[in-house]
Amino acid sequence: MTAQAAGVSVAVSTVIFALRPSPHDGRMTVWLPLVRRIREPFDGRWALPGGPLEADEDLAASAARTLAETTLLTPQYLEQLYAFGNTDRSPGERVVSIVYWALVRSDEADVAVETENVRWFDADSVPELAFDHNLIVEYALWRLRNKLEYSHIASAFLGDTFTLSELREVHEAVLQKPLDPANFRRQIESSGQVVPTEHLKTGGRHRPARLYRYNTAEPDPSNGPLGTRQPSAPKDAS
Amino acid sequence: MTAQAAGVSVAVSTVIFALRPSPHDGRMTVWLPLVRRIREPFDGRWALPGGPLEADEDLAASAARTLAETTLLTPQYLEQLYAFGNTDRSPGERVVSIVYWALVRSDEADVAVETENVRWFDADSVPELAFDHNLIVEYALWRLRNKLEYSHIASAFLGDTFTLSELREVHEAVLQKPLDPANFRRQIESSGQVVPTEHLKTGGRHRPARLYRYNTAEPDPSNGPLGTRQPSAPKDAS
DNA sequence: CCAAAAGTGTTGGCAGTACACCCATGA
DNA sequence: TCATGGGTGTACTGCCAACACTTTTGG
Repeated sequence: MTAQAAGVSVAVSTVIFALRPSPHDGRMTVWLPLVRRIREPFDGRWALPGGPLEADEDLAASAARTLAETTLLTPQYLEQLYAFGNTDRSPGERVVSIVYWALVRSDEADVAVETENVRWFDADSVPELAFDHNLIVEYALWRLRNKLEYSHIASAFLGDTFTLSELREVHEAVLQKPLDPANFRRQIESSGQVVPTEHLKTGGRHRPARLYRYNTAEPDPSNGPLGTRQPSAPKDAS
Repeated sequence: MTAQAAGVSVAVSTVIFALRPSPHDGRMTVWLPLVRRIREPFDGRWALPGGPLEADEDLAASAARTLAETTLLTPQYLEQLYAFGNTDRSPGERVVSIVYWALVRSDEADVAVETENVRWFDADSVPELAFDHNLIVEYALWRLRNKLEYSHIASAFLGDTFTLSELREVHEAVLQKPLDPANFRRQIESSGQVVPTEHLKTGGRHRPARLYRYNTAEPDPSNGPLGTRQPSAPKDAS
């Protein structure tokens, strides 16, 4: 007995976020890559990258794979967003989509490829997408902005070390509002999420800034018992 | 091309929470119903209620259906928890489980049926379950305790009207710690989540307590763009 | 009257905000 | 030297925990 639910197929899609300078004012904003559909339904429309789940592939691994296939990048952060499975979300077919959201480093995203069928869009002005993908993007953006305030994810947009100004720029770009540098500094420092290094960043026409690193000892309180353990790490004792 | 991912089947399971008095000290604690498996794998083990997803059934509808089948109750609250889909979570078969969690009224749960193959367990001392269901229960409990602090879900354990003491008892039972009645009152009242009624509850050997009702006007900020609206959930008649 | 829970008042600590101010560098 | 961002100090405000106190019922 296969217990295979008749007619229900499983797909995995991923909302991939990166920060890029806006073409207008040059300020950093949130962007995401979309792929153009090349068949029905919704032929020609933009959609989230993804595809059917392979039988021998974990959910997060599938998300990481399609992410790499579309952007040639590896995610700094990857987390499940939601499972969308309404009966009417795909015309003529029953598809349950397990959607992940990912963060990639902004400097890497700058050089990411764009082709005829892969393009980056400003997250706050995406076109009309295929399926229910507009709702999915909206929800992912909401989660990103929400989670930024109580988690450590901002560093996923940056490299190994960074100044507090760079970290603040990330917050400002995601939350779309300016933050007081003094208060931001104290907030981050007292949270224990970051740890100062010996090095400074020079080169600006101003006092050099201390470089910080992420505090790997400090636990991320965000996901509870599921932890932040990432793609293809299906192991968990206890 | 059917796009049917070969060998991947979809199931929906539900973690159902209710408050019941502890058999030891009589204090209210969190309980959940489990069903005994009657075939391999894990024959004889306790497991979460659930079953394969029907092709013409929305995810939340499937969760509500199995909930009704096992407890004869309708949920006051129902929300998706997570999709579990590791390749090794079910021996010999690839199953992706979309798991929901639900809250049912405590007074209804008191009279819920128990049979040979359906039994209620204290949520903090469940036995060793089938599949990865121990992890799922642990995660659902974490979400419940977490969400209680920034959402409106506590009232789902109660009837239409309730005293602030009753609401506080719910919080104390879920969070497993006593709360200051005075501060709890102000916190709840200032949140605008509840609204006082004209009626009082008499009968105790003490001053009567005002009955409150849930404020349906106030939005629940918990789920963002997805809202608390549950796809084709057979409730929410008010 | 007393016991017990309903409900109000008051205080102190702590976190977030606004903003003034000094420091170190490149040009 | 000046402009610019790095970094510190400080006062104000609002929320929350603690707890003393008053109110209203049943017995």
